[in-house]
Amino acid sequence: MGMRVTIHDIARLLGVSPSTVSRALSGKGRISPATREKIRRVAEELGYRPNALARGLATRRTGEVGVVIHERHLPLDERSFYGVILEAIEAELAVHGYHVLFSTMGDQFFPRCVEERRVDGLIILGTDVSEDLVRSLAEFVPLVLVDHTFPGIPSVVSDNVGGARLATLHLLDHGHREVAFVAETLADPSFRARFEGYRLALRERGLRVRRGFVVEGGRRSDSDQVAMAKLLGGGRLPTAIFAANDFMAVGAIKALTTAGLKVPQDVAVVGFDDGALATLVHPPLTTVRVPRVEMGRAAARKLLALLRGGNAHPVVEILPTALTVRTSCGCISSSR
Amino acid sequence: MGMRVTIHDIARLLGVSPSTVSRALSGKGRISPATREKIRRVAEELGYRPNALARGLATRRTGEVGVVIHERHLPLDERSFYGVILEAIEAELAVHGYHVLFSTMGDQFFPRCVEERRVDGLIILGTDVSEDLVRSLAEFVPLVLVDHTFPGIPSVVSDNVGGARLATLHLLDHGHREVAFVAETLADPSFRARFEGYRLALRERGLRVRRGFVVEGGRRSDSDQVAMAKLLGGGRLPTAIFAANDFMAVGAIKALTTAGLKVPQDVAVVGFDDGALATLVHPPLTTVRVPRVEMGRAAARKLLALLRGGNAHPVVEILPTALTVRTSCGCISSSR
DNA sequence: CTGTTAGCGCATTCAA
DNA sequence: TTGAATGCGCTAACAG
Repeated sequence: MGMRVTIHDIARLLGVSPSTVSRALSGKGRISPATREKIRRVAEELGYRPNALARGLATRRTGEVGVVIHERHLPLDERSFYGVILEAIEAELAVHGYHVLFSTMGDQFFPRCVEERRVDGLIILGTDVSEDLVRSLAEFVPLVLVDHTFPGIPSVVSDNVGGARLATLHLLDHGHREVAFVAETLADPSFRARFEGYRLALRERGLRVRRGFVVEGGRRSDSDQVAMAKLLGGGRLPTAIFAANDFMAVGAIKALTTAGLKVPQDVAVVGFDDGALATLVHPPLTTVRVPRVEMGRAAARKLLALLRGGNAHPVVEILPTALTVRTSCGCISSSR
Repeated sequence: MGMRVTIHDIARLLGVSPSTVSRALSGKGRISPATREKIRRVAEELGYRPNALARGLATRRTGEVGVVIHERHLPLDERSFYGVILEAIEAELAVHGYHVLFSTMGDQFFPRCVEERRVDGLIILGTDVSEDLVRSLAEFVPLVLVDHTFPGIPSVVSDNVGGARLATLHLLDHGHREVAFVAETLADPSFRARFEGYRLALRERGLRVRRGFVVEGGRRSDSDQVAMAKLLGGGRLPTAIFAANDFMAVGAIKALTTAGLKVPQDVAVVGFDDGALATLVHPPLTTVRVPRVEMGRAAARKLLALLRGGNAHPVVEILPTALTVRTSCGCISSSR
């Protein structure tokens, strides 16, 4: 339909003033129940919808929240960690009447959303955001980081160190002494934290990190195979592999299988993330569960609190991780 | 920064009128090059950004496009087909200055984006949208469907029938005579089309569809295993499986492997989608490539054309699919 | 409780 | 070419 009905139309039709209609519909301000109901009924019949732009211009709030994913975490494909979080954020915000303005962070296009006042707040997923940019944006709007932190900036993360420690301890306590660590890159803060958990676990059991057992595949689509080539091409084969994420774990299983080795009999494998991949492969992956839905919801709630003028306590919210034991670690069928 | 600079500030500073500033900055209307440059320089120095709401209210265009994914295609996890398309849409729209308002279609929340005039146009991903809703929304704003069609509604799809036909012919022409079809559900139009391609191929080679060789796992997270349980529990084992998507193909490989069967030696497997999953598993999956990035880009471009007042020709854009041969079909190592 | 008035920030007539 | 006036549709402060 071309012309939309406005509060003026309703006002004229009922012989009241536009501001009365505004009060009746927005619920703000005093108004007699009788006229309110009368107005609401007519608005309903006419299919009235407030113009979001006009309302936003007057109230200085748009009802939209920017959600940003850095391009390094793209593509949003079968390997993506953030799709689920994005979805959880959208679901939670929608409940409270907010819309999601989705953006990737490759270009300078995205800060403009804030400068042009398109959004009331911002949620940024992933690392690789410059601290300067975050702090300058935070001056304009409430902002929450997910899976990343900067001092004093509200954020939601998962316990990467703790989860990695648990996973590694699980392998160690089932008799493994030669546990390799495989990641795309240690330059990523999350993977770095997972390495730290691995290191801590070894240390607790009186072991040290062996250089040849820590391999990186680099930031590339075949990172898993590059890393495994290094590991399999090296001198000694580990009895177990702890991968920094499920993608690398699945790649490890594939490489081992291709090399004629059996998982978990010859080499045990444990991953990290517990996404859909984990149950798609054979053998089903033992992995550390990262509460992605909870992270998204927590981030949305934290931002909502900020938008309401409240505080974000705690500033940094650390969600727990836990080990999901399946069969790739070998402890179920046979412990060593 | 609390208070933002407006065109009034710039006008006052330069002793010109706000409307002159508006002309200089928006590029619309006549203005002398000298004053334009002067104004632009000052605007630049002051870090001026137009208020998107005010501009939108005046021009009746928001610069935002709604992108909707139906909840049935969620979660946006490792199994998701649409994340990549969403991303491609965002990238293409960003180039042309448009932002993406992301929404899922579960509730009635999403049509409000249109009614409240938050978006200039709409892109809807996936099936399971009621034709009534689509048509009523299309009265308000330009609209493009992706992976789905309704008569007369602009849309972008891929050649599901052709791809499925190719995949099935590939198996048949390598000697297979007992080819099963495995899908989540034939209620889905895309899967239905893929089944149609399968049927056509069989027919071309003088074969008929055998009931026991067509299995559905249902809409559930373990759909792959349910379907494979039916197939493996049935009387006769096929020599090849054509799965309606990579998820089911990977599930088939897993189930076959678990049952002690070798892929492709005992049973060949071909999938559909050619997403990241295809190369993550062992053996690497032969599958039909669906040009998801191209689909997203095409949808964005089609909508942009509509927003510019042009036409969408063709109304239905069918992007080609192609068979990506890897090793799960068995034709590389050994043809029968 | 309700109507009047005055913006929100920008674009776009129409005069000058 | 530029300025003044008006409107986009809604909210909010102030009277009545």
